[in-house]
Amino acid sequence: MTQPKPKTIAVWTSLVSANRILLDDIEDALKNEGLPKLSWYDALLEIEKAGGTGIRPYELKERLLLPQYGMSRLLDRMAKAGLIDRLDVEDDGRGQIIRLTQKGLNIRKAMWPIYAAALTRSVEPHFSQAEVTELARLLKKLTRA
Amino acid sequence: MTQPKPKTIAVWTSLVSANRILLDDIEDALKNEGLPKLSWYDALLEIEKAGGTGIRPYELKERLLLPQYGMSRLLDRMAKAGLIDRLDVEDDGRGQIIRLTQKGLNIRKAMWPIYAAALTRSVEPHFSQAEVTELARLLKKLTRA
DNA sequence: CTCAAGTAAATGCACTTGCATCTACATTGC
DNA sequence: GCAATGTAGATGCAAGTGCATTTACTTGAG
Repeated sequence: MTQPKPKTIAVWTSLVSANRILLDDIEDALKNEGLPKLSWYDALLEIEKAGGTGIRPYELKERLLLPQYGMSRLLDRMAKAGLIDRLDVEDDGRGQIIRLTQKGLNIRKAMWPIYAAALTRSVEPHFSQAEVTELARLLKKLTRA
Repeated sequence: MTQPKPKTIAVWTSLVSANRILLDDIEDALKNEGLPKLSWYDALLEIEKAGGTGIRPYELKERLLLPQYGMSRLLDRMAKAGLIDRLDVEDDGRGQIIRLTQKGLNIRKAMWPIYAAALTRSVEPHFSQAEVTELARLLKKLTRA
């Protein structure tokens, strides 16, 4: 059997903890401001990037790494909240195109300062500039299969 | 407003991705073997560490960073699955003591090789020994407020 | 002792997620 | 054209989670 090295375990446990701590901090900050959850931010931003052309749910789910049913329901809730429009596609009767509404854009923009501030205070105090760079480099290596 | 540096954002986004990728890989491996989820592993291991003395739910929830109701329900499910015993406490009528059953221990032990193998193959190929050490060091810094 | 305040754990309810399946349309091969 | 297969997205149901509150006990002040 392939036993992991102790350092490998240390990487994993601290990765999980770090993720939980930062995530909780950011989510708390957003909740305190009465803003949507972070997962909405990611979706809103991705839809915003797609611009006037919009984006199809199946593309969105791939970028956000969500399961198909999860994407479908997230879009339901965001549509109900008036943050997106769902439009029919010209040449594919099965599909739809998602576009950000003005309200969606406003919410996305309102979330950013809260998100950014939480992120900054959770990360920057711990590191020198060189360390942040190195950490980003090493973490990125983990994200490729 | 406190704008995060670009590298800070890079740390966060790659942290989230790395966490998701490894977590999904480990969870898939466990599911393929018909074993419980990773969150059960953590709880089982913590209870195992407490040994014959057992451990109180309120202590467990602090170590696992779970909300009180989450802990309560996780213990419900693990008890229903026969992996733990819940015993009354001598000197505190409100409380209970959690102890691992033999079955709980067996399951925890059965999970480890699967967990370990997934972890190893998701982490070690990407790094030199020096890099793993450095990554562990840097990540640990993020876990302290 | 007694009452107020505190702590351990459970729980009702609404919402979210996972899984499997379903519906609707599109594409391919004959 | 039209069956068979494929793909986009929705959905019923069971299980899990979050929030607020409740229940049961303990502790501490007077």
